[in-house]
Amino acid sequence: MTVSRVVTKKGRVAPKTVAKVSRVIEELGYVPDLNAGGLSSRNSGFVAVLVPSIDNSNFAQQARGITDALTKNGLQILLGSTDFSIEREETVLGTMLRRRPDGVILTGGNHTEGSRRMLENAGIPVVETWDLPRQPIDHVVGFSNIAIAQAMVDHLHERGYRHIGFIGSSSASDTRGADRERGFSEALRKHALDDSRVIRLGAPPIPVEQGGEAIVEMLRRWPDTDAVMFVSDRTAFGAMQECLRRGWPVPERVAIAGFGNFDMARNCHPRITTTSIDCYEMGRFAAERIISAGTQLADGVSVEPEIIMIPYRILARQTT
Amino acid sequence: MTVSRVVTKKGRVAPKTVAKVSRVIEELGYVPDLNAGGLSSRNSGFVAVLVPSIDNSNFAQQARGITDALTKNGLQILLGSTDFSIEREETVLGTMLRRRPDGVILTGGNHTEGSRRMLENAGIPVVETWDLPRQPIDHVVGFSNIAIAQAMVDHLHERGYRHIGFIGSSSASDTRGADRERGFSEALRKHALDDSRVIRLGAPPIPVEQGGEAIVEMLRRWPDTDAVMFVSDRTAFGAMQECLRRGWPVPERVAIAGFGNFDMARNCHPRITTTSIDCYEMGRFAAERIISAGTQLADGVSVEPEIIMIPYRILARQTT
DNA sequence: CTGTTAGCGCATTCAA
DNA sequence: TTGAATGCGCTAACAG
Repeated sequence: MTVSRVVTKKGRVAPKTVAKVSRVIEELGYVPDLNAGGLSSRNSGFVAVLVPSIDNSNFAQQARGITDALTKNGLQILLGSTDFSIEREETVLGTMLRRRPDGVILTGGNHTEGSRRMLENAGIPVVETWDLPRQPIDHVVGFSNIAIAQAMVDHLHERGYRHIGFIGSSSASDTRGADRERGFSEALRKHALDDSRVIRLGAPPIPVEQGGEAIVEMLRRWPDTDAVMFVSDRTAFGAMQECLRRGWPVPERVAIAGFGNFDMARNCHPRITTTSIDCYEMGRFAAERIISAGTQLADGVSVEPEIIMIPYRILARQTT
Repeated sequence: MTVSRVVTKKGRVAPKTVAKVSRVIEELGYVPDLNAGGLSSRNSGFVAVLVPSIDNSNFAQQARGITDALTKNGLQILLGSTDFSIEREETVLGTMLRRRPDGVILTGGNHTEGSRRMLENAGIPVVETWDLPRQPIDHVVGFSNIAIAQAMVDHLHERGYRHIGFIGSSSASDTRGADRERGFSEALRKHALDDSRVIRLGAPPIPVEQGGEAIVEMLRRWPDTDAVMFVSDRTAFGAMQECLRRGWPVPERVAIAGFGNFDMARNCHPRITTTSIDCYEMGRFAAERIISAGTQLADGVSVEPEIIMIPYRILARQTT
C-alpha cells in the first residue's frame, strides 16, 4: 500500500519513505500496471473515442484536443475509426467497452439501436460531437450542420450568386452531409432560389478527384450555375483543380465553397472559401465534459447532460 | 470457466452448453472485461503504436494498416503521437508500457537511451518503421530515406536539371528529414553538381505556407536554380501554389518534387512529382511482425529479428 | 503515517 | 466436457 501511495501520489507518505520507495522503483525498473490498478479501483483510465476516419485532418485535430485534455488528467485515449458507418461504429464500440472505458466520445448523433443500448448499460458519460442530435444520448459538444450550410448560402447570396449548386455525399450513410444539404436547400428556398442543382457522390470519404468529375457534370447539366457548395474542402479542392486544368477561371466562371478549412483549401491558389470550426477545441471540450462528469459521478452527484455549442465561421476567400 | 471458454472460444464446450451460456450472456448484456482477462492470462491484447503526428495522411494510413492487421487477430491498438520529438516519445512510451502492451511499433530509428532501456526491460517485440536503423532495437519494417532521396535526384538529373536545391527541416529533431537531405547531397556529388543550395525550415511539422516562403528565398539567393526537392509534399505544395500566385510557371521556371504522395500533391494542377511508399502496407507488415513474434514467444521459440524493406517508387508527374 | 485484509474479473491448472 | 482452486497486480477499507 505504501508503494501504491507513492506511485499514485494519493494519501500521505513520509518524505523519507517516498525517497526510499522511489529509489527502489528506479533500481528495479518497476513499471506500475494500470490495467491491474483499474481492475481494483474500478476505473480503467481509458476514454473511448470513435471518429469516422483517422485519416482526416479535422478528426485528427479533434483527437489531439481530446488527448491533450485527457493526458492532463492522467487518462488515456482509446481511438477507433468507424469508416463513416454506424454499423462499424457498433462493432468498434463493442470491442472498446470490453476495456471498461470511463467515458465515450462519439462522432455525430446517428447511432444504431445496439450502440445506444450498449452505452445505456455501460452507465458511463457519453459525449456526441460534430452534430446537435435531436435525441442526445447524454452530453453534446457540437454545432448545427444545417445552420452552417445556411450561413454559407447566405454568403454566396450576398456575393451575388443566384444559381447555386451543391455537391455532397449520398445521404443514407452520412447524416452530417445530409444536414448540410438540407441547410443548402432551406436557405435557397428562403432566398426564393432554385435548390435542385444537387449531385451526390456516394458514401464518404469521397476521393478528391471525384470533386473534379462532379463539377464538370454539374456545369454540363446546369451550364448557368455560378457557384457550387461542397460538402467538404477535399471535394472542393478537387473541383477547383479540375477547373484550373480546363482553364475555367474561378470564381469568374464558377465560384467554389468548401467545408472544414483544410490545409489544401487554405493554401491553394486561389484560396478556397470555406467554413471553419475549431476541431481541437471541440475535442478538448468533449474530453473535459467526460472528466467533469466522471468526477461528479465519483462524488455521487447526479450529472445533468449538457449541450455545448461550438462556434463556426465562414472564411470568405478568393473562390467566391 | 465454462463461460470463459464460451466467450474466448478456447477449449471444448458442448453445443448445448454454448447455447445456454450464450442466451444468458445476451439476457444479461454481459460484456467481458479484457483488462481483467489480460491480467490473468498475462497478455493485454494491446499493441502500442507511436507516430510523430496523427494529423498526417501517411501516418494515419500506417495506423489503418496496423489496426486492420491487429483487429483480425483480436488485438487492439494503443495509439500515441510524439510530436516529432524523441523526448516526447519516451514520455508517451512510458505511459503506454503501464498498459502492458504485447508489442510496440515505433517510427524511425532514433530513440532516447531511456526509451531503449524501457523497451529492453519490457521484453516484448518491437518494430521500428519508416527507417533502416543502424542499430535496430528488434525488428524493422522500413526503407532508406537516403536511397529514396538519391533516386529523386537521379530523376531530376535525368530530366536535365542541373541546379537543384533542397528545402527541408532542421536536422536535429528529424533524422528522417536529415537522411533525405543527406541522400540529396550524396547524389548531387555523384553527378558532380553543387549541393549547397539547402534551406532548412525548423522542426516538423512544417506549415504548408512555409514552403512558399522558402522557395521565394531559394530563388532569391540562387536565381539560376532550376529544380527544388522538398522534404515533404506539404511544403512542395505550398511552394507550388506560391509560384502560381507569382506567375512563375512550374516546371518551366522551376521544377518541384515532393515526398509522400499526399492527396494535395496528387490532385493539384500541375500534379506534383513525388515519391510513394505504401504506408498502409508498412503498417500491416509491422503489425504482422508483432503478431508472429508474439505467437513464437508464446510457443517458447526464440525470435530472430527481421528486417523488411518496403519498396518505394518515384512518381514522375507534371512538375518535373 | 504505515500496514493488513480482501477482492476486482478473469484464465491457468488440475481434478473429476 | 465441466468445474474448483488459485493467483494475476493492484487499491479500497480499515486498523494500528
